[in-house]
Amino acid sequence: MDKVQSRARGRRGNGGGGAERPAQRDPERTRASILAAATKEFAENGIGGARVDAIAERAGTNKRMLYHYFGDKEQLYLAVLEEAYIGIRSAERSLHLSDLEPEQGVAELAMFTWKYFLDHPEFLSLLGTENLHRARWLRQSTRLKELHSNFIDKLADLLDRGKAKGLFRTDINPLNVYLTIAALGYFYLSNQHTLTTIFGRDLADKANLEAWKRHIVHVTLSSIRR
Amino acid sequence: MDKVQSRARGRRGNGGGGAERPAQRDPERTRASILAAATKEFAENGIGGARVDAIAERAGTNKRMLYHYFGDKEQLYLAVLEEAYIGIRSAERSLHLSDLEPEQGVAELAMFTWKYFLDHPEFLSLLGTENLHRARWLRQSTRLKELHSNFIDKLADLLDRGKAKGLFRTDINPLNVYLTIAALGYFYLSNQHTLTTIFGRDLADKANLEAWKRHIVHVTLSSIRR
DNA sequence: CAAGCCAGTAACTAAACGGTTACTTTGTGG
DNA sequence: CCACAAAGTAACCGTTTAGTTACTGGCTTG
Repeated sequence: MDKVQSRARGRRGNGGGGAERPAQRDPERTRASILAAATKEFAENGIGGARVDAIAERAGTNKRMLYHYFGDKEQLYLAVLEEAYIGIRSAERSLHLSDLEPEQGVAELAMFTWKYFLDHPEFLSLLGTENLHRARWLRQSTRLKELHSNFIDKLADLLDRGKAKGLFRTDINPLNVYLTIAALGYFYLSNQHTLTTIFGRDLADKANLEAWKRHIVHVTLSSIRR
Repeated sequence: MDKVQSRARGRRGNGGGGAERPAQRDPERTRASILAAATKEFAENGIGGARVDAIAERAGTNKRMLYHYFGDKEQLYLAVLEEAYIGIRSAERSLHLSDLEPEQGVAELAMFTWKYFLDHPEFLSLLGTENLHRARWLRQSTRLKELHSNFIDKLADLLDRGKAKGLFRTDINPLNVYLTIAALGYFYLSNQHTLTTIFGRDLADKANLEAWKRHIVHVTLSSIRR
């Protein structure tokens, strides 16, 4: 029962550089760790298979806190989904397509998307889960409706520059180009387990992953070149 | 042990032409309707979200029968998965790639795959569910291991003919070509709900579906042509 | 420094769930 | 026509599940 007495610490005031104090009560940390745990649990098991108790345990906290911060299981799932989309959209912002030559820009976008999918398998799983349920929660989300991003517009500019230079076909549109890139990356990764089983070739092998990245760039570029 | 040999098939012997007997007891019919109901339920809700009671009700039978014919929920899911794979593999057999010119053959394969995916959304859902669980049940299945099909071999022949005629690049391989075709179809359809929500364009619209079919053929062919 | 609110815990509950038991009905072969 | 096996039903069972209640301990502020 002898809880350490000098917990003092103003939590966020530890800028000096000392060792981080565990901080027995830290709402932000608790909330964040619930969200992280829920992301894993929902990604691994889908919404129907995810267990509220499992999330609480993974977060190192209590089930009560989960309801305290997020209301119920569905709202928690929505928070997870929103955070996942915010993640990729903000990462996309680090791409500066307008600074690049048209072909190089398309190649960069393809490689960026591939790497993002590769590094964030939980994002792919959540997309799959959400689509299984016909975007039921995504449609509810007001936060995400605003997030559409001018991303497609930027891609359109890039493609227009390529068209003006006579490099690209004039009948291509940015949505199709993006869907092509996303499709090739998404399918390979999200379906790797059944494909590996059926075709007897380990798609997760490093050399195969690298080869598929080059394949995506090749396919995308050759489909838009004149 | 002493299985009676001449069970003397009742049941299907009503060929004479009389009105079809409702057949109060019909094991095959019951089994089939459970399988069909389970396919829907698993496709709509995933394995964790599917409810055994819901399957029994959809099948117009009793939960007991489900356990009678399939053992338990997981074995029923496996039976559903196996049937789904058998469906696409046997449909593939109706494609006679060896009779076609190389370019036409690739185009036919692409359009066939697209149409199959479009007509069998439950197959796509089951694939998604199975991959979420890292092909846990598919790997268990001994029946499906044999089903690999000489499909890839047939595609390889087609591509080789194209290479010999100087139509196709010599560095392409059949698995990549098939994955490209499948990826473009799968992603568009399985992710249509989130994509439609995010990009504000109805991907399920008939004109868009037709355009995407042409897009798949175009992308595939332009990526393999010399 | 005490009042009051907020973070956190554990034990509980009602309903839902997968699976089973005990039983009835129907068809078939001896 | 009787015996037996398979098809089918309904009520039930133990466990798991999402969600709650009642409580403790700690932080901030007037």
